[in-house]
Amino acid sequence: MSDKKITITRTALQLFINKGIHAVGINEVIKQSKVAKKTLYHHFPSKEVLIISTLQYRDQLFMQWLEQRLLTAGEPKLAIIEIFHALDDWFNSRVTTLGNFHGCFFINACAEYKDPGCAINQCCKTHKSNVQDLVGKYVSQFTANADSAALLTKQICILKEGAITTALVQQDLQAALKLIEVVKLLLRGGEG
Amino acid sequence: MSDKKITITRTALQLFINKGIHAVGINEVIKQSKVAKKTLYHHFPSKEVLIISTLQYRDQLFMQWLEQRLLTAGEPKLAIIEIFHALDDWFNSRVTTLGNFHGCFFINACAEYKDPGCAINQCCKTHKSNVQDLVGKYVSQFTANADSAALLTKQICILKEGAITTALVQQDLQAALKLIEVVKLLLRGGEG
DNA sequence: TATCGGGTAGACCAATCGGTCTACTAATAT
DNA sequence: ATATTAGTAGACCGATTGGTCTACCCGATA
Repeated sequence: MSDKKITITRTALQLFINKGIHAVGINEVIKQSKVAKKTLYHHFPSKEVLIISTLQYRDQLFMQWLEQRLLTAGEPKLAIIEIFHALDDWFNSRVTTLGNFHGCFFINACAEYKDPGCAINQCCKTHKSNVQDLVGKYVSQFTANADSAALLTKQICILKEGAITTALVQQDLQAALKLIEVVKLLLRGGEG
Repeated sequence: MSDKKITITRTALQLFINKGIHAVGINEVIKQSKVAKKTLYHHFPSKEVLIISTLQYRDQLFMQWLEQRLLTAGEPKLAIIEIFHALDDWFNSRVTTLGNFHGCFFINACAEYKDPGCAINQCCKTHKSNVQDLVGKYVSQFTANADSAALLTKQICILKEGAITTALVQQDLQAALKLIEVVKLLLRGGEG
């Protein structure tokens, strides 16, 4: 990817995250990017493609961050708990690579682009699927039965979504921490 | 409220829910409402006020529905479980008064209007607060300690948000059902 | 009978939307 | 030397945005 293309993607991502996608026009993107309109349309055929580019870029950023965080935990069960400590850092804007917390970009994008068939919506589903797969990798390490592992993975992911949404809407920045005991309960249940 | 005002509010609500708020223009609202533009601006001084009207109307609809559902459960703990059966009905579009499921209108509105100080955002917070208070009423019936009750209430609400978000983004319409065992675990934990 | 509020249809407003295009510059590759 | 590519600034396009306004209609009330 060219330098300009990355710059535009990063700037657009920041604007979309801060204000929402529909609320940000192409003119604002080029102004903030300090780039000519033709340059933007040279790299991206349409706003939709630019949006998809920002979604993919954010997906990379987020996944790399989360993968690293989970690696630091020694045991797989601790990694699951670490997810919620990581979320807590994110909510409280302590993760520089993710920027200030404005909710999950993918959830917010889904709220604006609801057609399940459209490319933007599918990008969001892909991201959530990526996260779920990562969580599943750890869960399957201590859950023999495949069905139980799938269910537990899903449950943990739903808790995660709840924390994110609550942190955004209610501005409850402690939402992730409040779930840690619930997660521990779930993990204990998984043993016996 | 005048007939026309209710009609406009209802039509706008439906459009906003289906397509998102920014994606729907005033012209589309008046066209669908079969109402003159002047009539709309006679009842609502601006689009923002119309949006707030739809939020308040939806809050009423939702709260009345949920309150009724929880009344049918005999015991308070069963009422908590009933929440997730109710959510399941909602997700699968079996609740006529709520219409087809397109996620939570308030979460989606927050995704579009992020400024915590703006009236729209505050309406969303108010709604979530209303729901939380309702849940809290039931939780406090079987949880003596006020702090424990508050925490448990919050945890249950976070689970609920997770189910809604997962149902929307991942299109997992069974999200609420997958949490029922988790809720039971939580309720059991509350006893001992 | 006169007035007035709620209603109609739709012209009109400035501003903005996503997107195209011209004209020009600078660097690179054949 | 020439052609191509990536870049600049910004005029321009038709469509749409939220919102105002004129002109008219209808029913109720004083």
